[in-house]
Amino acid sequence: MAYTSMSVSERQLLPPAVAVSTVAFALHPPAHARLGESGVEAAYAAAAAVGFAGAASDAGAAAEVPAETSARARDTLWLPLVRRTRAPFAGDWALPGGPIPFNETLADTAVRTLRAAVLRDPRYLEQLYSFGAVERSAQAQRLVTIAYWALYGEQDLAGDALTGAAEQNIDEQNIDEQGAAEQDDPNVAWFSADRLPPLAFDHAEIVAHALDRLRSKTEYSTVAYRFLGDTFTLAQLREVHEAVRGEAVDPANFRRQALAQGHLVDTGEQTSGAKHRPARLYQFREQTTQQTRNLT
Amino acid sequence: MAYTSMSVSERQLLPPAVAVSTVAFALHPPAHARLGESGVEAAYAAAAAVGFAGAASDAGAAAEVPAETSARARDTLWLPLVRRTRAPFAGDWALPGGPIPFNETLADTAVRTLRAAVLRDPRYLEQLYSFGAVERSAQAQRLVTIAYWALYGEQDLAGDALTGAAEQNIDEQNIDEQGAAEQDDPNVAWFSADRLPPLAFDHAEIVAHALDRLRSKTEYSTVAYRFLGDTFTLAQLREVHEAVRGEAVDPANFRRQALAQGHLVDTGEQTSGAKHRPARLYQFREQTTQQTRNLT
DNA sequence: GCAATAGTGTCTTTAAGACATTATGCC
DNA sequence: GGCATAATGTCTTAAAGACACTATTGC
Repeated sequence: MAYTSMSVSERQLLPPAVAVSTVAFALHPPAHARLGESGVEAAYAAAAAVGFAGAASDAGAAAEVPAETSARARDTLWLPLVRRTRAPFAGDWALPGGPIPFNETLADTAVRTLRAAVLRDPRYLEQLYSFGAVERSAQAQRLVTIAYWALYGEQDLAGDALTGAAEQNIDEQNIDEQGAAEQDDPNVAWFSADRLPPLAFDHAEIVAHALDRLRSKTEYSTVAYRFLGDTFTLAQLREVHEAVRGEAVDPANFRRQALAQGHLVDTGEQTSGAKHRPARLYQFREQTTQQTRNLT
Repeated sequence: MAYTSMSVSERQLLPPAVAVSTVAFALHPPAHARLGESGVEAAYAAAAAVGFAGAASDAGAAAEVPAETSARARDTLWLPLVRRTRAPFAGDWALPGGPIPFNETLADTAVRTLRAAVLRDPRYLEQLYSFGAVERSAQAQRLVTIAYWALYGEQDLAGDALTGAAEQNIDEQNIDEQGAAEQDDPNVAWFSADRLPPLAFDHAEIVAHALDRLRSKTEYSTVAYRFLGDTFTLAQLREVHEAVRGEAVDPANFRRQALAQGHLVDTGEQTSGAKHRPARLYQFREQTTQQTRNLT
């Protein structure tokens, strides 16, 4: 900011700078989004470490995501990263974020910086943890980072990107141009959570922390529904849980447990066109007796 | 700090100040500690709200705690508060804490400020949440508070208080003097978690948050053992859970579940002197397969 | 009919909760 | 012996997991 003329010792006497960083998850990257590459060998190693078999099918590819997302891309989580242009860690990928202005809440800063990187508003936002180690950014002013994690739903990423602050309704003809503009920023890309590049600061630790939180929160809360649209099949909901948990889930038992929660409403409609028995479409209904937990 | 000559608008342009506040729980206050009073009527109301029957037996009393803690004092949690001497909220009770120096980690600051108030080191410390609302302290420089929660065990509070930084071994003759000195600070007192006075800032919210975290964490982690000494009976361990959960627990079922965790080692020794069958003394043993959770 | 997935039913195992029963030290 | 609590045993119920089986569409 304005402390460029200060010496290191002068900066150390200042109060620490406070910044927000956000780990934003989605089932798959938005259409026309730039996909990050992290190297094939690193990809295979990471996939093996997480326990995915053959998950590195398109590792290293920088191509566009097909409009109709394949089933293969479903069983992993994606998150947006921003390439740093300044020291420290210049050139490395980092979580979206930035310093908090004096008149913005922490959550507001998280949403604003996320919107600037992803051009879309997240569907869910929750504070994760605060990191304030003394040696976080050596030689510079001390930095305290408050980490958030966020979640994008299918409907958030399927459509057009935001241009202005309040721009939301763009007609079909402009989508390709928006997509092109979105893709033109080389410093923002989406990565599979299984194949992340080396991250700046301790952002790798933050991502791991966010993944833990997402996994445990999926077990007892209703966050998983936010990955999906208004209506969905039980198979889609199960695929979300499989992507988050990283393992296959028995369809029969999952159905029984999902329906027992009481959050699902049968819309009476069905899917069609698939080459098998059609599936019922459900809606998510918030339950009246909502209990929250507080664990870590 | 050094910004006393600045105007309000000048302070708003500064990076926010970062402070740490800690909620420290104990089964009962230390010997010779000053006990806070919060008014009898408020005490009865609070006890009823939490669901304790007849828990307000010594509400409003400012007497010393008896050396042999009564069973009655066991079924509630206690926490230390510090009275503010400066604006804002001058005269109100607040959580121990303070700003973070440039060369101290967040956890170090929490421990140091806690030691300054309680004169003892906590047995457990965990980050809770960060509060950074814009209007937290109006008219002043913006304040971001990183809340921690801590836990004192019986052996931490039973003995003598610390005087210097590394002072730990004080012989018996000095205990009374230490206790008197400890009691002489009128701006530090211990309160029952059920009968708290009005707190400064949003510290009441932070305490509620910490209680939630403590309750859920006792369900699946091993924090509860830290309230107790090296050896303890299953009845003592059950009383900890009852104090945290605020309700009675079936002794038979609790025994079965506690032993099934595999954390308890039978020392072969027994209690004696009570007017009933003696109880076995157990030790806590850290398990090799230690799993952590990450929920909120 | 066949392939593929949607959806249902059943069995086993585990764990929690309620509660009866026995054990033991102190008076 | 009587009291109070420690410690054990038993029964019921709920829920998870494994897995067989039926249903329905497109080809």
